[in-house]
Amino acid sequence: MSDQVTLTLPDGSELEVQRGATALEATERIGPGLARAAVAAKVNGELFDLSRPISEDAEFEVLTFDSEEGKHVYWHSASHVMADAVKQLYPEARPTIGPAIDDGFYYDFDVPEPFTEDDLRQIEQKMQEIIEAEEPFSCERISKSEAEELFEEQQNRYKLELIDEVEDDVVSIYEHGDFVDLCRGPHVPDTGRIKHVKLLSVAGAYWRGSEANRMLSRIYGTAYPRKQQLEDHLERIEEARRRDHRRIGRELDLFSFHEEAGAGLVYYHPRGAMLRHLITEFATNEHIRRGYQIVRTPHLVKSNMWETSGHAQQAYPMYYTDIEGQSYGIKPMNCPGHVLVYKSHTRSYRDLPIRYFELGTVYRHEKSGVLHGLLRVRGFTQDDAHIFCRMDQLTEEITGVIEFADDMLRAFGFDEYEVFLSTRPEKSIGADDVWEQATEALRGALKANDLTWEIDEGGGAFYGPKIDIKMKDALGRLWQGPTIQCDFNLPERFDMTYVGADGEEHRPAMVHRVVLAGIERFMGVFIEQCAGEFPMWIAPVQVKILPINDRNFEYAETVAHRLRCEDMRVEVDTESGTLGNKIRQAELEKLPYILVVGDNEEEAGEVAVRKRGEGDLGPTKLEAFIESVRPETAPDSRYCALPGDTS
RNA sequence: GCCCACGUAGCUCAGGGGUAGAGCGUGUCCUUGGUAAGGACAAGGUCACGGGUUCAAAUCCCGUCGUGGGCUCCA
Repeated sequence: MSDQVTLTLPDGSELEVQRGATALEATERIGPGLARAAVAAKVNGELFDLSRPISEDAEFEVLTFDSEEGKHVYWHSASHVMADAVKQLYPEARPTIGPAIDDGFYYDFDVPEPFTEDDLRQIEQKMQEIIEAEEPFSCERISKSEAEELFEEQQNRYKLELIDEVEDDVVSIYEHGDFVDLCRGPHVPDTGRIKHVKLLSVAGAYWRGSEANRMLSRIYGTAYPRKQQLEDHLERIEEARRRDHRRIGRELDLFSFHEEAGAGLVYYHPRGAMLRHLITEFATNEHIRRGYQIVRTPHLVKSNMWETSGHAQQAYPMYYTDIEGQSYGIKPMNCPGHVLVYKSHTRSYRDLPIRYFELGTVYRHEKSGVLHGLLRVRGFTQDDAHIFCRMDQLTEEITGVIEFADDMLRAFGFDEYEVFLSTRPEKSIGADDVWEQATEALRGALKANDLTWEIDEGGGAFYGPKIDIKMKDALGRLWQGPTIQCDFNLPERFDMTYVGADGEEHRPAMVHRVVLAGIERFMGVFIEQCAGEFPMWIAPVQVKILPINDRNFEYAETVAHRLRCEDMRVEVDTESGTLGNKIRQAELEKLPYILVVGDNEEEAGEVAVRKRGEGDLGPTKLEAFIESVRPETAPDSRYCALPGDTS
């Protein structure tokens, strides 16, 4: 056997190294700079510590912080350093799990007293000491029984539980300084590789995410090799704070919540209500153009209906009330109402598909802890529709909805979203083969639309599988947006039928779908998406007119009237004060256009245009201004065109 | 719902066992202004709500409501 092994690098070139050389030694052969930046290596696809020897020919890849995997190794190592610091400061703390996440890491501890934000600085400081000591990480593979002994000594039942679940007879442990942790690895060579650390927040988290388990204390943090990267990260957090829809909602006077009126219930102010009106008006029109029919159903429904639908049995979080001894429930969904409309006639196969649309306001008893601005509320309105169709129409109908959802999201400037196919959850109703059939129909439509998706195992609704499209908020958190749900259960439960060409009764398929989904949530994400700078076509106030002098008030009103005749949304500022201050206030409102009118403009029939983001554009004839902005006042026609629409 | 933190003027926040402060905003007056803050004066607070400790509570303790970050769940 040769004492050399051949490593194949990602660029295809080959490197001969001594058999048994470590990954770090191999990396040094490639370049000393790379060796300094390396955090771990990948050997034949397996993650390697840099200190681990290479014993055979292999594909060899060096991981640095610049790769996803490298970041994870780096952050995971940082979480070990944090756990070490915590144990030094709080010997009674029991580390549980501490993974890397998308932009940093966390570690959950079982501690007698939960951590507070004030503890973080001290832990950070201790981490700095550990980092400065440049303690090497070492890996050891030991038998499960040895590991059990080790963690029994440490009285850490969490680690024991984890060891118990490992299928191998051997587990790996990582050690740096006096800190030992059960860990799959790999890790950076030494603690000195972790350069700039910031602990960000503390939070409660259940052991293994289950309410039944003990609440642990979680610390979130992040770390970067270069100071600038950490500063950029903190700047992103700051930017997210600036874009937060709750903050913008207050600053732009869009909506409010009221302690005395109840949590999770939105009060729209004039501008917020206008924005909502514009969004729903647009959505309604787009539905009509796509062959949907508007229906409208009551908010209050006898509880029996929720038993028939299955909501009651699922302990769906509803509100109930009693009317003359009869129990009623406030609707948490619009579907049963649409079913009743369907059932009001005998339906023929020629009638299908039937697409019922409703801006349906629903109420759900969300747990208080999950409420979050407009993104998670208790009362909200959906652009809800139910499609009743024949089985042979199902895939085409779903395909149409996916196209519709894509068009609508793009019209509002959402170019990126994530698609999930959610399968049967534990708490669910219906036969297995029906679930399978429905899941296949959804999968087929995703393929037809050439989309890539992830499987969300067990994420379906209780009555059927679904396609979920999730949108990101300013903090990168995903929120349920458009969703398309197949349902063969409600038609069964409500005994829905249509008469087929054969003269026999058949069961229609049913598709639940929302496009904007919760209008409140959609507004919230949209506000964050555009940072409160609404595009001209949807801006609640499009133009603000600032008269320079009291003398110009009348002219300002004339201009406003002319713009209103063009269906533009206009305000006139009649406050006193300097022009500079009026402009500042108007700029803070993030309006698309500000028109300044003084004596010069009045005499010439002009307006001095100030455009958001561009500043002063100088005076122009009023009619010329109207012509120039007209194209902006309509939604982007690229996304509103129907198939075959050439206008 | 659970864990932690927070709740002081419309907003952002300081203060803190001896009965309240700033800036911005608001009102009035002066100023009539040319592209991101003109000036003066004034109003505005049961310090979230309820209980307790104390001679004395906005401040300490408990509970409730609300908010925030998470967990869990969902549009």
